[in-house]
Amino acid sequence: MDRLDRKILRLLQEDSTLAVADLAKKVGLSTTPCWRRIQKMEEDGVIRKRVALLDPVKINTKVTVFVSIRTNSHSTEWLKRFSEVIVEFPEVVEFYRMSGEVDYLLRVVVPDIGAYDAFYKRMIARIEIRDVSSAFAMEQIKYTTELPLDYMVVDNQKSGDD
Amino acid sequence: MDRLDRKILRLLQEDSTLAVADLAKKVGLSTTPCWRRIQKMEEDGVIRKRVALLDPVKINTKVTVFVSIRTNSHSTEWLKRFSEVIVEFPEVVEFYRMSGEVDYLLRVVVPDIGAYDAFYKRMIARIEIRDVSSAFAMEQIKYTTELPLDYMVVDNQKSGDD
DNA sequence: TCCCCTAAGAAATTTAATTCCCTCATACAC
DNA sequence: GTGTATGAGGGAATTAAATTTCTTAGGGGA
Repeated sequence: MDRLDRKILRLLQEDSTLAVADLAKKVGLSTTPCWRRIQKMEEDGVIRKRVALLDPVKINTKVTVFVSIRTNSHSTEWLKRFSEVIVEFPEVVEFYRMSGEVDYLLRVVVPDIGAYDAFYKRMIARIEIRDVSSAFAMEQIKYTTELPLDYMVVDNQKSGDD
Repeated sequence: MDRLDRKILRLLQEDSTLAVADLAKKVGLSTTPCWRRIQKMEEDGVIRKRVALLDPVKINTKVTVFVSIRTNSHSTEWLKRFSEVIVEFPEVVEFYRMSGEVDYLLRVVVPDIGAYDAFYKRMIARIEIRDVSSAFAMEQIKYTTELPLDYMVVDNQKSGDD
């Protein structure tokens, strides 16, 4: 992967509807080699997938809640089941195992506080958890699916900084 | 918006490379009306954009850090500048204003702990913050851009449950 | 020097998106 | 009841884009 690939990724992270020909023009290639680079990055799994992003307000999921979960160092079995249960809630859009105080952190999206309460009840009905604490986001100031490409490892045969 | 639109959104949230003809078959329409529904939802902003999602490991940003920030109830000016500074870091992929103990929460992606430290130094060099605490994610168990469509408001003339 | 390998590009071909035009059903006015 | 406007669906033609094929140029290594 070189700086051209990086340029391509930068553009596709922003807008994947760009025609290959336009993309090629922007990165300074003709369509064929540009197309082949994209194919290769898809095969290699650098490009995982292409998706449509929806407007949370229009879809009625404008409220984000961060849920911090502490457990009593349960069995491996419990942990497995816990993950399985949590993952299948569509409201849980992110789910991390953490170091430090909190054991797990969830990002949950719902229409309003009431819906969050309903979600919370459904969750604790399905699995026993020692300690849960919820923090509400008042405003989403930034949300992007674009990963920084500055750390990417590139061939620097003919270096460049795009 | 009705259940057909919802079905379309469900599919496009998963994979936006689906050909309109295939999509149409799956939702039980022919291509023309299906295409028109997609156009309309793009115009209406329900579909915000289409993007490529990259593999964080291959891009060398596998570490997620949640950064909790407390401020001393600063001036509006300070808050404005704070947001502007934070937003422009490409490592900050999410940024929320919170209720409760913590004032702001960031999700930051970097290659490793060392890179996080470098990011942290760059951040505090650019803006004064009272209290910062960092929590590292050991594992990303779930991450999806798919919003739950169950809360969407739909015309239920001819009801259905897809 | 010659050959091989890799990447680029032009042109042809295939496939998919988009438009055009027609039909049907519902609703509302007269 | 009849006429008509409106909105949604579908088939076929058209346009645009993706994909393939074939050809060319550069850069080592034998």
